[in-house]
Amino acid sequence: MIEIKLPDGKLLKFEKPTKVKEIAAKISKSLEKNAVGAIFNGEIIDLHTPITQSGEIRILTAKDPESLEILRHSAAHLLAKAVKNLYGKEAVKLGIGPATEEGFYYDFDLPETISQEDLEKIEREMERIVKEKEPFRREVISREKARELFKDDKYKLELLEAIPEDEEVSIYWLGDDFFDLCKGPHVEHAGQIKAFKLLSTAGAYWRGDSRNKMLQRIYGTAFWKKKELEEHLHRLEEAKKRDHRVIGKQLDLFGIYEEAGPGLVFWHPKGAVIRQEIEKWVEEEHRKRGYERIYTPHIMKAELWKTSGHYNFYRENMFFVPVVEHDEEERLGNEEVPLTCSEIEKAHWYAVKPMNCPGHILIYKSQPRSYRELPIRYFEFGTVYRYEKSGSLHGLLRVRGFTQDDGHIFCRPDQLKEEIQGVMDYILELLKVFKLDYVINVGTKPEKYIGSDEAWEHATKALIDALEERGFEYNIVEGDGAFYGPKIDIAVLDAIGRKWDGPTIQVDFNLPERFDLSYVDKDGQKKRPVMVHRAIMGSIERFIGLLIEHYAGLFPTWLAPVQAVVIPVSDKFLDYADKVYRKLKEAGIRVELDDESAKVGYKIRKAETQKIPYMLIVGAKEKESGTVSVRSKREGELGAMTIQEFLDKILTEIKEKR
RNA sequence: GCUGGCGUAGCUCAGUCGGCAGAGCGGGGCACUCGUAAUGCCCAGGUCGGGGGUUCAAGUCCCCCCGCCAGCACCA
Repeated sequence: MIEIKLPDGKLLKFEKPTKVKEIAAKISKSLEKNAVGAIFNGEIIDLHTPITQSGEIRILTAKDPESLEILRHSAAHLLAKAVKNLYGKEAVKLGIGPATEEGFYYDFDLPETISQEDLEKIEREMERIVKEKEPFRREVISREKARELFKDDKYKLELLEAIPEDEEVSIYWLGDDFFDLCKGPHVEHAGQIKAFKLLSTAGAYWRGDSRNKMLQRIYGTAFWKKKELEEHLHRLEEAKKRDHRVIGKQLDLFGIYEEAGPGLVFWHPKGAVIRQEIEKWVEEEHRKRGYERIYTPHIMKAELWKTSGHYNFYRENMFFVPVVEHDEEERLGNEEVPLTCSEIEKAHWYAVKPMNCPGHILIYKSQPRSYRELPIRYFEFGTVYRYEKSGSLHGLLRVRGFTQDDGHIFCRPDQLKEEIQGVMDYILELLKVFKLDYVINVGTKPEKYIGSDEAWEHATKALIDALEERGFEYNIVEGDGAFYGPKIDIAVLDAIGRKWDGPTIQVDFNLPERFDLSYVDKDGQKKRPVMVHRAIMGSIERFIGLLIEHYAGLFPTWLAPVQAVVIPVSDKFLDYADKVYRKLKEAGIRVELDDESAKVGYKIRKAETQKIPYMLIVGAKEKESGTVSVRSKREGELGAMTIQEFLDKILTEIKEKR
């Protein structure tokens, strides 16, 4: 007897394995018609998968977001079939083709390169199959048969071998001339895939391993309705307008110059204002939370990085600086090369810091520490340089030189949990001020690690407890911890939903050991402190990049590079405009005077596109009454108010970080 | 780093088959003295990413390098 529990608690009983479609039919006629799949015991299945055991079911229709996975997975198969039809069944080898959060993709291995223009051709072939309404059909087969069917398809064979012995092997047919090794789920027939679009091609390593061959990946997306597809594409277009690289240029916030090198950021005056405002605030918040401000050098001896382990583990990402006695004789006729071989041989090396921890450690170590001093919390805006792979660079979000709001807490093991909680609270307070979207990930013990299992357990528990006690949602990412300790990473979302790690809390058992850190405990014994690396924003560059996208360039007034602009309606009122300008300037407002001899409309447009929060229009009326006519970027026209009234308004806004 | 695409004025972009480098915005000047998202006219601005090659002739075709974009890999 199979007992199926429905979402409303009702129980349906079946004598033999039953397909979802039949279960839906039992519930209602309309559900039978609208059902596209189901979630059974937490797993998405399609209409024709027989249910062989008792459990809970929720029938999915096109209205349920989960049903998109079924549609998109089917669209991936449809794509694969179309590519095989067009490029030859023999020539095309299939990789994998799953549904993703935003759509689907399929990986192909074929001799020709698929170009962006080819996508239209493939789409047309897909549409042809859709018109034919070719059916999807599931077939459970034996391993032997599977090996036979896929004997010419090395990728599928590899996938087949990876299926656990106790799991059944299924293939899905699309029509009668295409099948794919697949667990499902799928729609009933291709005719249901009405709204889809192929978006882009890209390379992707087989099984995500850079040692493997790179396959050609085609990305696409699919929706149940054409309108939903159009809306999605429109949203993507809109999101692209929020791209911090685009806005950064429009608002003249920062630049990255070929002459200087990739991934090296130049903050222009307006971007520098934003950065400085944030730094001022963050610095003050650290002080309030018991951190001591420090500064450490940008280059330090290579030997130090050997002690810390970075030289071994991180060398390929580090910039090195040789210090040499120049050999003038050997240099003759060799001006092109900065150093000759023998100079390099004799050089002693410094490294540009890729991290700030060793610097902080040296300060901790500079004198004996008592248990009474702990926790010691050091903080600096530490600018680090990392030689990131060229392909990973991305505007402000992934750079080679960046500044961390970096802090290190040296504490006793019994203080660990409280310290983590303090940092966690701080991070979330900060994210709240900016109203950023984020996800919390906990990285646990990786395969290669140092430190005792007990220490790991203690630290991991401390991290998780800190989250649990505050009731935060989080994901455990098994094995994602650093080799030296577990961590909490907080990923902030960019305009198109990509996740970027920012705030982080990392427990470290390694460095205290390597640098032989100690404190004298109550009992007079030397003990090893625990170290917590933490950053509240992470990298200031990345954080501001994310803020630009988050605000689409319209920064809250406290951060706006220009907070107000005074616009005289004609040159005749320049004198009064200047008076207003001076008054605001005196009050500490970042204000500009638009003294260009142009029409009001033009000046307002200019201020609007520069996303200046307040425009103060002044003419005869205002001069007469000593007022300003206020137009707010956010709230529209606010009418006339006295200069003082406006000052009160904007100063409050700035103070409250709005 | 890998796969594919791209690189023309400060910005956004056009440039056909290899045949005299263009537009709009922005910048400068002049006129207009203006009331809530673009006033008009004039002017300046280019080593067509860099180097090499093919050709009578290269922005355009070929090769190498640099940089950028998408994705993959990486991300202490």
